Amino acid sequence: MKQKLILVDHMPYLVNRAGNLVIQLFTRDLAQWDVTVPMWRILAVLGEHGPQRLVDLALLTSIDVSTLSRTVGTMVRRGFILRGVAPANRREVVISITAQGRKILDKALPSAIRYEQSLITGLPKKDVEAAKRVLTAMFERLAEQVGRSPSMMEPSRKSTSRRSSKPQARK
Amino acid sequence: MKQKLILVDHMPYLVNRAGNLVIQLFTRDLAQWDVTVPMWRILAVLGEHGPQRLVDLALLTSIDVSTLSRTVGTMVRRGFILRGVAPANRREVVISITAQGRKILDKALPSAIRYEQSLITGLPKKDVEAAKRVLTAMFERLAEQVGRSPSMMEPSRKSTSRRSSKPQARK
DNA sequence: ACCCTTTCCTTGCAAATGCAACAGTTGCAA
DNA sequence: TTGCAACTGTTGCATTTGCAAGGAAAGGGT
Repeated sequence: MKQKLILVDHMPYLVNRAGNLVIQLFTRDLAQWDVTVPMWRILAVLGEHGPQRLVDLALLTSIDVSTLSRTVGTMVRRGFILRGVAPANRREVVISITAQGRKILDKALPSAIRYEQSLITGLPKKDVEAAKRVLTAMFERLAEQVGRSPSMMEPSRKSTSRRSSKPQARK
Repeated sequence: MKQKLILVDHMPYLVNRAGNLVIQLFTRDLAQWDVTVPMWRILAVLGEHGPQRLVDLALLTSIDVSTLSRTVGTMVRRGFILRGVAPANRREVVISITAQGRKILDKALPSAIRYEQSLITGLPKKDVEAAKRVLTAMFERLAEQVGRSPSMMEPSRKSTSRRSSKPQARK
C-alpha cells in the first residue's frame, strides 16, 4: 500500500518553515537597533545569566561556537560586550556585557516582547503553552541525538577513522 | 522598571532553534537516500499535488524561487523530475516527477514518517495538535507580513515602490 | 499594432553557517 | 616529570540561501 504524507501536517516541515520565517522577520525587526539575531541572543543571555564562557554561551543561545566566536568579535569591536581571559584557566574566554551593550539590550527588549506578542495574540493560551512544551521537548530530544554522527565523541575511542555520514548530496 | 525576558520561554527562540535542529537531523536522515531536504520537499509536493509551476512549488514548499530553480536543475540532471515548458505560456516551467523520482519518494517517505514519529512520540496528542495549530497560525501570520518589504507574493496588490528595510547590520 | 506593466524563471553575488583543522592549555596517569 | 588525552577558542573553507538584477514572454489598455 502506498503511504501518503501531507506536507502541511508534517511536523518537521511545520517547525522548520515557521522557524525560518520567525527569524527572518525578527531580523528585520532588530535591524532598527542595528543588531542581528545572534547578537540579540547573546545580549539576552548575558543579561539573564551574567558573564559566560564561549562554550556555555553556545549552549545557551544555540549558536555554533565558531559562529559565536566571530559574532563576539564584532560585538567587542562595537563595544557591546567584553572578551576577557579567565584568570584560573587561560584558555577560557569570558564574555560579559558592557554598559553600552546593556543599553542596547534594554532598547531591543521591548521590541522582542512585542514581536512575540504579535506571533501569539489571538491564539488560545492553552495552545501556545502546549506549543512551547512540544517545541522544547523536541529540541531536547534532538539535541541529545545531534552528537551521534557528526564527530562522535563516545567514551574512550578517539580519533579513529571517523565515518563520514555527511549530509552531502552531490550536485 | 526593567523588563525581563527568559530566552527559553521566548517563542521566537523556541521555534527557531527547534526548526534548525529538526532540519539538521532530518538532513542526515535523508542523506541515506542521497537526497537533501529541499529535494525531499519537492518530491513530496509533486507526489501530493501533481505537476507544478516553479512559483507554486515555491509556495507549497516554502523554498525561495531562486534556490528552487537551482535545486530543480540538479534534480533534473539526476532524473528525479522533469522540467518542461507550458505549451500555453512559454515562460512557465512545469515540474513533474519521474518514475525514478517516485521511486525515491516512496523509499524516503517511510523514513520521513518515522522521523516525525521520533519527534512526537511520548508527547500528549493534544499538545502536538495544538503545536501544529500554533505553528501554522504563526506561519500564516508571518507570511502575510513578509511580503511587506522584500518581494511580496500576494496575488492582489502589485509592486509599488518596495522600500528596502534590509536586515543588514554592519560588521 | 504598440507600449508599458506584470509575471516567471535564471543567474550573479554576498552574507550566513556549520564542520574540520589547528593551536594553545589543562588535567591526569604512569 | 613527562606524555597523552581532553577542552577551549579561532580560523579556513565549502555550502547554503536569500535578495537583486536581468531577460524573455504575456497581458492590457489605448
